[in-house]
Amino acid sequence: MTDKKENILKAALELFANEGYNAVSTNAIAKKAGVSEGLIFRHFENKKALLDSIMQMAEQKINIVFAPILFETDPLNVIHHSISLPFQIEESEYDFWRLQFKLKWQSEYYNVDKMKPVIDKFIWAFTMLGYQNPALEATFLEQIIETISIGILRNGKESQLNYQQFLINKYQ
Amino acid sequence: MTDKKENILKAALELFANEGYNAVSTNAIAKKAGVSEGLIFRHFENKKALLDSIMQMAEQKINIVFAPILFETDPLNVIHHSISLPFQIEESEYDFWRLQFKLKWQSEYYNVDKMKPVIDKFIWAFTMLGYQNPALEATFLEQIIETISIGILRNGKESQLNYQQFLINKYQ
Amino acid sequence: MTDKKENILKAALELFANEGYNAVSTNAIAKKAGVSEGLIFRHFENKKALLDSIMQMAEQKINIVFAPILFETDPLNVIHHSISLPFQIEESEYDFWRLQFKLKWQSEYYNVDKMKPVIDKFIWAFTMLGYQNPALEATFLEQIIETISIGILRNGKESQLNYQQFLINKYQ
Amino acid sequence: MTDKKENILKAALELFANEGYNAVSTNAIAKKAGVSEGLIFRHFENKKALLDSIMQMAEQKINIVFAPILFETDPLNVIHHSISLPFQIEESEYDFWRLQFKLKWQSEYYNVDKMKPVIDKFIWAFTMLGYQNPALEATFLEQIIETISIGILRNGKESQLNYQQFLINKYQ
DNA sequence: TATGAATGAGTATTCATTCAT
DNA sequence: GATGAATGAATACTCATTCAT
Repeated sequence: MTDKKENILKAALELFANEGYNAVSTNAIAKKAGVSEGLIFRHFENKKALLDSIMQMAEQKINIVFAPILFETDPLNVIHHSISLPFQIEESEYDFWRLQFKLKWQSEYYNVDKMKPVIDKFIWAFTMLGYQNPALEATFLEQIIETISIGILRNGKESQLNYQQFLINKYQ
Repeated sequence: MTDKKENILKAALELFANEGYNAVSTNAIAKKAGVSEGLIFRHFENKKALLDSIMQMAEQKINIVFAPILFETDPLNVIHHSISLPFQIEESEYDFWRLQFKLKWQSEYYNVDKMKPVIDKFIWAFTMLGYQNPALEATFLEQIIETISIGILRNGKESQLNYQQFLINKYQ
Repeated sequence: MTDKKENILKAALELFANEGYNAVSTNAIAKKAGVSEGLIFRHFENKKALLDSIMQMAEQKINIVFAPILFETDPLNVIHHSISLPFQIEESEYDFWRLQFKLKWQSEYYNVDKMKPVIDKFIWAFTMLGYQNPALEATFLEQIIETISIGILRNGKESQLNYQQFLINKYQ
Repeated sequence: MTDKKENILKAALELFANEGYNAVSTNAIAKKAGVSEGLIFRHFENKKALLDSIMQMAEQKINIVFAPILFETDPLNVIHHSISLPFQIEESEYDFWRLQFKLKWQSEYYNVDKMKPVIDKFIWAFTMLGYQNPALEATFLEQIIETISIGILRNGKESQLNYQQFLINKYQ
């Protein structure tokens, strides 16, 4: 991947994440990336394809982030580790995740199955730990994690910090 | 408020909620509302003011929805009632709430203080019930409610139904 | 039809006829018509539709021009009148016809059947006059008329003038 | 001439002939020719020069086609041979001739004098044969040939076949 | 000779907004 | 209050052309 193509992807990510896909012009992306507007369309078929390209990279990143949980063998660790996950997001990646959550509202990008393996792991963990309703507990936990993530992305890590221990205490 | 003005508001709400503010043209709103494009600008200074007008109606509606909780005197009822709240959303109002959640990502429309009275009530309830960390429990509950709401708006009420009892059982 | 819409049609006709559809920008049309570029697209769905609109007017004009021939009852007059037809084109309508002939090369606009009634009339005329092969004579005559027209549009009426009598003499 | 340069010329000819000069992008030419877009501009100064190059080849080809007529010594043969000419066009050269006729509408490429020697030969032939108005007969014949050519290029050879004998019979 | 990344001016089209009626 | 014609700036995208390699 050439330097300039990467510049375009970075600029687009930042702008899409903060202003929204439709609010960002290809002109703005080009300026931020320091390239000509035409170049965007030599690297990506159209504006939409640029977003798709970013989202594809996203899917990979999500897989990497959740991989350790899938390999975890201790049920309680699965849960604790999952709760800690949102707090490990580096600030440099906030844009990236912000875009994910924004686009969850666009049905096209909302894919329920993406989280299936993680939820299955949660069910397994709650079953192991003898919870009464593992399936519901699992989706509940997933939603909690999503909610914390949103909180962090909106108000910063500090705002949610003592929250982490609070949640871990809930699952003992 | 004239019929036509209301048509405009309804059309704009539906379109903004489903496609996003920037993706909707005033032309599209006019067509859906069955009025001329010019009329939109007689009733609202500009497109942005139309959105603001919708959001203002929103704030009122939110106040109405949460009012009963603020007047509730039994702590446990506060919590149980709050959990039930998302399930009482009428399908005809989904667009309305969808727009709220979408716009939460636009800093301009995200107002932390809007929920302050509710959270204070939660803190009071958890204190009454002798929970160890009422403040954190309160924001936790608020986030749970938000999460359920999102689930309902995205996947329908049925998808979250057995969830309601599950949560009420958690708070006894 | 508003003044400005007519201006657009006139400007487009002149430009399309002289420079070709693809060589003319909507910007150029707007400037020549003395309107904003946007107005073109309020009156015509797109550039292509503008051309179509012109071509539709053309079909009507062609019908009007050939109508007298269809009503002619004297076989020889049918032929003589037809030969004279191209010489009756007013100079103000040259653009119009130039465009017709240019677009004959675009299959989409080339419609064989358009001339069917005229050719049938020719066949009738040549049959009446006892020609050996009326069908071939008919298409031959049609092609001659087309060829004269092209000559006039390219080099002016004068260049083909003594040609008219020459051709009429051929059919006695 | 290298292979690739020839590929470019062939691709450009085919595309120009069928879609028109302005409707064809250098990108499209490059793709069809299987070369990089840049190479076009190594071989030709610009897009226009590429067309000119094709048209220059055209002039040569036209000279070759009409040469036998110029050397013909029998007046009647001049005419008969000329009428047969369009029917000898090979299908592989249709694009080539289509482009010629299309561009006749672009004044820049329409050169009256190109056909001068042929018309002079026609005048000579008709004079020899004792026709009353050799000059007019000559341009008439030229236009007939052009008309047949157009018919063949548009509707195929078969469509005009019985036409050939019909015309030859006219000139005895 | 040949490539392919890169550009900047240009293209058709859309958009929010204005205004005369 | 309401329309619909009209605008001008902006939009996504294309194009012929350049240039380093």
